[in-house]
Amino acid sequence: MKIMKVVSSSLTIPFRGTLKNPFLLSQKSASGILLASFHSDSASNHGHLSVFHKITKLDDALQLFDEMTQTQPMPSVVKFTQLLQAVTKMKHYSCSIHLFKQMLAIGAPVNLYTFNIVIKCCCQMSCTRDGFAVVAYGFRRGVVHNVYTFSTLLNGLILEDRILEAERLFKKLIKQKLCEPNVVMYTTMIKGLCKVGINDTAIALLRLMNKRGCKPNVMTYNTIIDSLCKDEMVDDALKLFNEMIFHKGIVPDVVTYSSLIRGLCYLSRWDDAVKMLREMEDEGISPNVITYNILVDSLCKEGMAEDAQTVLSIMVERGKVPDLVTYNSLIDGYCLRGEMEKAKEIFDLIRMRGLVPNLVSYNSLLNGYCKKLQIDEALHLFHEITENGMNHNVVTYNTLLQGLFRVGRCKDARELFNEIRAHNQISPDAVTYAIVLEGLCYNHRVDEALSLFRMIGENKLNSDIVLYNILVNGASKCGKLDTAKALFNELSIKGLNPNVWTYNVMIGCFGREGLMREAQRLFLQMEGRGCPPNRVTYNVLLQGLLKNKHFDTIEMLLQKMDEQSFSVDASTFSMLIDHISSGSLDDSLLKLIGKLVPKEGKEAAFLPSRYVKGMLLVKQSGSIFENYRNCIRNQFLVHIAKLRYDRQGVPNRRDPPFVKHAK
DNA sequence: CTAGGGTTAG
Repeated sequence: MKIMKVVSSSLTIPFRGTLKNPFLLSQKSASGILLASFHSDSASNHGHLSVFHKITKLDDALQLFDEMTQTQPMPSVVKFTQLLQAVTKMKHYSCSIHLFKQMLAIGAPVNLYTFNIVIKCCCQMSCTRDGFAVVAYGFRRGVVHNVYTFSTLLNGLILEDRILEAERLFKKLIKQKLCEPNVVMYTTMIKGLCKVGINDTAIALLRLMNKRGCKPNVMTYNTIIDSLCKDEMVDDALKLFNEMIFHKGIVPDVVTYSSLIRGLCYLSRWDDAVKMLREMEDEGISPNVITYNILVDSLCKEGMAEDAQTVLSIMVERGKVPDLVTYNSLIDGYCLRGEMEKAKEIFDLIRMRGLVPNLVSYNSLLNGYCKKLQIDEALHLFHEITENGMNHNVVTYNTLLQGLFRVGRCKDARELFNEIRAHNQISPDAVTYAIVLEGLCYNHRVDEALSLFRMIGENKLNSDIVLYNILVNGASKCGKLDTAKALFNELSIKGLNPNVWTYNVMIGCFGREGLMREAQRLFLQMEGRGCPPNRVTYNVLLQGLLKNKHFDTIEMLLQKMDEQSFSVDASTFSMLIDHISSGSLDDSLLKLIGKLVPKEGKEAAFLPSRYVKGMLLVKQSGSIFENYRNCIRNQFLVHIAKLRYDRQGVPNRRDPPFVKHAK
C-alpha cells in the first residue's frame, strides 16, 4: 500500500515495453532518456557515474528494472545490484525486497552484495528477524557472508533496542572467528552501548578496539561524543574531542562540531557554543543545514524564536536551504511562546517554499493550539491532517488528549482515549497513560484515574514510576493525603524505587498538609537511597517551610543550594521576598538569595512568562530576562554575524579557551 | 555493486 502512493508521480514519455512489474501502475515514464542511456552505459562501462546514480524517482527505477528483466541476455549482477541499491537509497525498503524476490523468481543473478542490500532493507524496517532468515537462505545458496553482513545485522538489532542480543552476536562473531571485526563493526557496537546509556562501556570498547589493533576513526569518536552530549556530559565529550585531535590525530568534522554545539546549547552554554562555531569555521569546516537546524532549534527551545529566525536568514545568506526540520523547529518555537499567528505563518511558509508539512509540523501546531486552550482550532487542525491524506499517530492523539483535559472536556477526552484503544494501527503508549491519568487528576477525578490505573493490570505500565508519581501528585493536590501515602507505600511492596520526582512530589504533598517533620524526614533519606535532592527538591522543601512558617532551617538550606549551584525558582523567590518584606525573615538573606537567582539559561528565560507570582517578581525577573536576552544577542547573533566580516583577518588557529590543550 | 556518526512533534 505504501508503494501505491509513491508510484503516482507525474510522467511524460511513453513507455515502450510490456508491463510486468506489479508496482508499476503507470504506462508512461520520465526515464526514457535514462533508459536509453542505460543501454549505452551497458555497452561502455567506463563512466565514473552509472545511470543508477541518476535515478531519483521510484518509478524510474521500477521501469528500469522491468526493462532489465526483459533484456536478453539479462544484465550483469552488478547492474541489478546497483538498481537495488538505488531503490534502497530512496528508502523504499519493502520495494527492494519485493524486487529481490522477483529476481529470484525469474532467475536473475544475485551475489553477496545483493544479499547484503536486502538484509539491510529488512533491518531498516525493524525486521531483523527476516534479515537473519535471508542470511540463512543465502547460506543455503552458498553465499559466504562477510563483515558487511554482520555489521548490518548488528545494526538491525541495535535499531530494535535488542542490545543484549547485539552484544551476544558481536561476541560470538569474534569467538567463533566468523569475521574479524573492523572499525565499522566496533563503531556499530559502540553506538548500541551508547543508545542504552552505558557510555562507560562504550568508551571501554573504544579502548579495547585500539588494543586489538583496530584504529577508531572520526565516526567512532562522533558516536561517543554525541552520546555524552545527549547525556549532558559535554565536558567529558570535550575531553574525548581533545583526545581524538591531539592524541590520535583524527580531524573532527561537521558532525563532531554539530554534536558538541548541540550539547552546549542544550546546557545553555551559549558562549561556549559560539566558540565552537567559531573554531569550526576557523578550521575550514562550514556549518551545514543540520548544524543550523541545531542552532535554530536550540534558540527556539530557549524561547527566542525571532533570534532563531535571524540565524535562519544567516543560513540562507550563506547558501544553505532551510528544510522541513528548520521550519518545524520554528513552529514549535513560536508555539512555545504562545504566538500562534507567527506559528501558523511559518506553517504556511512551508508550502510557499515548495515543501509539504509533515506530521511533526502538524503536531507542533496542534500542540500550540492545545497549550493556548484554543481547542476549536486544535480540533480543526486535527481533522485537517486526515483531509490532507495523512494519518494521525500516537503523538497527535496524545497532544489533543492533553488539550481536551486542559479545557476540562473529560468526556471528549475519554472518548478519544477509547478511540485510540480501538484503533487497529495505533495503541496507547506510556505517554498516553501519563496524559490521561494526569488529565483526570487535574480535573479532580482522582478516583477515576486510580481505577483506570488498576485496570491497566499488572503489566509494565503498572510498574511505571512515572505513573505513580502522577497519581501521588494528583491525589495530594486534590487533598487526598491518605491515597497519596498509600500509593507511595505501595512502591516498596512492588519493589519499585522512588525517584527524585517521587520524593519531590511527596515532600510537596507533606508541605501542603503542614507535615513538615515528614517532609524533612524524606528529604534527609534521599541521599542514602541513591537519589540526591535536586534543585526542585530544595525549592519544594523551602516552599513548604515558608508556607508553614518554619524559618529556622531556611538559611542553611539556601547555603546548601549555593554550594551545589542550585537556583531558586520564581515561586520560591517570590515567597522569600514576601517574608523578608514582612519582616519574618532577615533581610541579610538577600545577598545569598541574589546568588541563587539564575542569571542566564532556560530558567531565566522563562522566569517572567511561566512562573510569575507577584508584582515584585515581575520587576525583578523582568530585568534578569532583559539582561539575559541582551547577553545572548551579543554573544550569539553578533558573533555569528561578525564571522561573515571578520573571517579574512583571522589566521587559521585553534584556540578554544575552554578546551585544555593536551599538547 | 554491500555495513557505521549529528537536526524537528506528545
